[in-house]
Amino acid sequence: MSTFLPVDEQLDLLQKGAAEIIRVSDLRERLEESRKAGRPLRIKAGFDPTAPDLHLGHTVLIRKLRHFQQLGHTVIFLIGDSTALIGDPTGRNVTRKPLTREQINQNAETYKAQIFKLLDPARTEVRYNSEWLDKLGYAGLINLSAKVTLSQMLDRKDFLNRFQAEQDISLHELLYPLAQGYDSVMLKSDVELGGTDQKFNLLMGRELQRKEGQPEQIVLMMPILEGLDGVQKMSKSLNNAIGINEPPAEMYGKLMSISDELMGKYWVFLTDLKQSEIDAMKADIASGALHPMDAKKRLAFTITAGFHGEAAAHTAADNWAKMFQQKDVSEDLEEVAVALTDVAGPEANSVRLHKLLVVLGLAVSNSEANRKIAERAVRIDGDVACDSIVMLPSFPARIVVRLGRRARVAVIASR
RNA sequence: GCACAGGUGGCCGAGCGGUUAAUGGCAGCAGACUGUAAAUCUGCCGCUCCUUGCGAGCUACGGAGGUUCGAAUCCUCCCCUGUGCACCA
Repeated sequence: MSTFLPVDEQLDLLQKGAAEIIRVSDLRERLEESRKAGRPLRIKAGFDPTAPDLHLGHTVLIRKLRHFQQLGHTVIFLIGDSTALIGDPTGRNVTRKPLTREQINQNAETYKAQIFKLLDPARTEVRYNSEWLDKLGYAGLINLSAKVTLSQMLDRKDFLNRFQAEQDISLHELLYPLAQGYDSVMLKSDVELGGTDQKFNLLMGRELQRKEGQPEQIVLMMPILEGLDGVQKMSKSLNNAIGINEPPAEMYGKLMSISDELMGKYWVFLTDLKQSEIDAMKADIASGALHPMDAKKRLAFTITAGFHGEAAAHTAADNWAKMFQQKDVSEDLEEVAVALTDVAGPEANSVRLHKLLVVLGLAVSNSEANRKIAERAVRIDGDVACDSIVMLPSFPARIVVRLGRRARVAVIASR
């Protein structure tokens, strides 16, 4: 009597949102074997410990891992501490600078702390590829690289492009796919997950496993999630990312700022809703039965609650509604204690607003603050400020300063 | 090492002796509009100061010098990047 769900039900969940599976028929077969033998599949996903802060884009893949986990399979969270020394050449056409060992270790720890917000630690095997790669040695490396030819390597588009454009390809970069493939051999993985940009590396695992006489892993690729702009991939450096450690209000607000079109994708990739439920919701929006904004609120709430709990998500939602829909000010704005001497104006009870904006973190420089005041973008206690000198009625003063979508409470003590 | 082409504001990219804090595009910020948005339109988009004026000062075009009344723009040296050559020749 197997503890695993029927294969069709498993496939239903596993295929949701997947960009490509090589191959679905193999996956079905493997799941059937697993169910028959009562053996959980080994699901591998590798991560470069290069980005210490995970954002929602990373969670697309992690959620898929979770799906496997929920179905009873074993997730292997592989930290590429050795491959990080190479720097994956995927994506940008430049050689990446390697990290130091200390940075890698530190990043790996932060990584683990973050993934367990989504994954069940008890059913996750955390491994480091230094475990076998560091032992490989010169002879092992020669042996490994003998298994693949240069023209196979040049099948990979970004290598080929660089080669044809007569740009540098350092030899060590060619080792990256090999190392990743070798990881699969050592882990005897049944399935490897990755982004679509990882296709070549993922397939290398199959290649090497076949040469080792192992069953080839199934490759499941997830799409690359677009960031808040809806165009470019979500990335911290492009400033269009939502970090999973961001405070609830921030997370909720950012989610509410995405386009309607993007909302559909976020539902698919960032929530556990079934595809059929998402389709039903889309139909309701199209027919007018459901307002897109309500759908978006639900999305923002669901995701925020997933990381911060329902109570925090409710608070974030209430404050957001106050702030943007009723143009009011939310109750628990961040309060900042301000020393009068830092913002003192010409008279005893006056304050220079541009300096205050900088102290509150609403503007980066005095010049910018001044411009914003001139643009009539600054509100004090709800009224547009048109003068850079603000008179305070009494001390200690408590004023709500707002610039655009951000607001703070300034608490200015006397003297 | 030699030759050629380059290094301009967060990025791309004009300017090649003087109204140049530096055209334009992207990104960013704000305002209007909306359903919070997106799209669109408008404004802003080096820093500091206050008397907030179409104000004053400072800093900026790889680095250091120089020429000049005046340089991102010309000269010298240096640093860096890209490409070619450096075997057949």
